[in-house]
Amino acid sequence: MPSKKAGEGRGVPMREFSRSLPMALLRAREAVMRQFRPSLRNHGLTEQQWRILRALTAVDTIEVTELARVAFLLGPSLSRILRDLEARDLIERRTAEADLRRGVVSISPKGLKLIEAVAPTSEAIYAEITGRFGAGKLAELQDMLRELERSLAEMGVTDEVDAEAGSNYKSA
Amino acid sequence: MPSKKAGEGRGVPMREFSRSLPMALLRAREAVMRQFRPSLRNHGLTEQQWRILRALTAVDTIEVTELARVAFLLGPSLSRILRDLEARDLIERRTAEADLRRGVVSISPKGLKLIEAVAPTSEAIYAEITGRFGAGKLAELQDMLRELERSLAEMGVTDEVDAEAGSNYKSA
DNA sequence: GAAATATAGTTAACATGTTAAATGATATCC
DNA sequence: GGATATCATTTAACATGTTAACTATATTTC
Repeated sequence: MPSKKAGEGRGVPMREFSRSLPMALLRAREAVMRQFRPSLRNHGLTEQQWRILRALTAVDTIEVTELARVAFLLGPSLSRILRDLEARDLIERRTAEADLRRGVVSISPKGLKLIEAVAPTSEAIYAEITGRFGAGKLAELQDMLRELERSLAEMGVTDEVDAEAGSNYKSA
Repeated sequence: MPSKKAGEGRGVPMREFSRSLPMALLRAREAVMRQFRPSLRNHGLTEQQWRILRALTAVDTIEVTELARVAFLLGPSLSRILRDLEARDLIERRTAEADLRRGVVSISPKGLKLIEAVAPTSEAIYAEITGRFGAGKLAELQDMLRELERSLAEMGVTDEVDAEAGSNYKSA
């Protein structure tokens, strides 16, 4: 038995590419988002802008750092998007009185109107997805995803140092 | 009982933000990739470059369109990345004789050496993840993700037309 | 078999992801 | 109480995501 499903060709011992967990998660997420993107686009919103406005709808005001956490965006992305949303009058910002470093953000009336315009379609799509996949299975999937996250939270990142032989890759 | 868990504040009827499926998938995927990124980075590779080299390792040669499909990248992204990988001599390309439109790509000896250098760490991380989460649960999760994808494949995209009131968002 | 159509790939333009560095403000240390 | 470290946010630089437009080749149609 020379080949025991040992993985990819060329003798590199490795899982089959198609079975990788990151790929599976990426594909699943893309399948879901593909349903939402056209509607968001018709309202002039990207997925991330929508995430931010959604998060703002749930609160009165929120600090930038906390907003980054709940909308799951990195600081630099959030910083740019807030600049654009503010220019479109969809959000309002001020600085905290007690700590001038902190920015405080809230959704504007116009932003709220936009959310209200998008929400029905968005909810309808979500309902359709739930119906097709099954509400029970959906809840089960969400549980497993949370559990996966929890499992990896304490894992701590490996960080060995090395580099490409010849190291002719772009600066840094 | 004035509020029956009706969702976010401000009277917009909507799921809680934190329960959205796209967010759950994004968070889970990020938790996984956070484990791999430092190692890839130490070898001068981004996640997408790694995906491409991985896919190339499994075949002798492959056409660009098919590579886009298996590496799950859009054409423009793939086009740019192939340009860079070729400049770094990690891949080789030629055009198909029968159809001059088609490009044919393969991994170079240097690219293969790089894969061999990264694979051990990568496999070790994957094994650690499997161990922590549980091999059985991991397989079950992958099944559910595939099933979700399948459920949505036939859904066909809603595409109502509308726009932001005042439409002062960036051109297009 | 030349015009119309379709296909494969790239380029363009803009938004976001990602890491590092800069900026400004606050807290801490002696 | 002033140097120093820490913190919140932004800016910089480069890679990728995303849609549209473009180029070159192939195919189809009449």
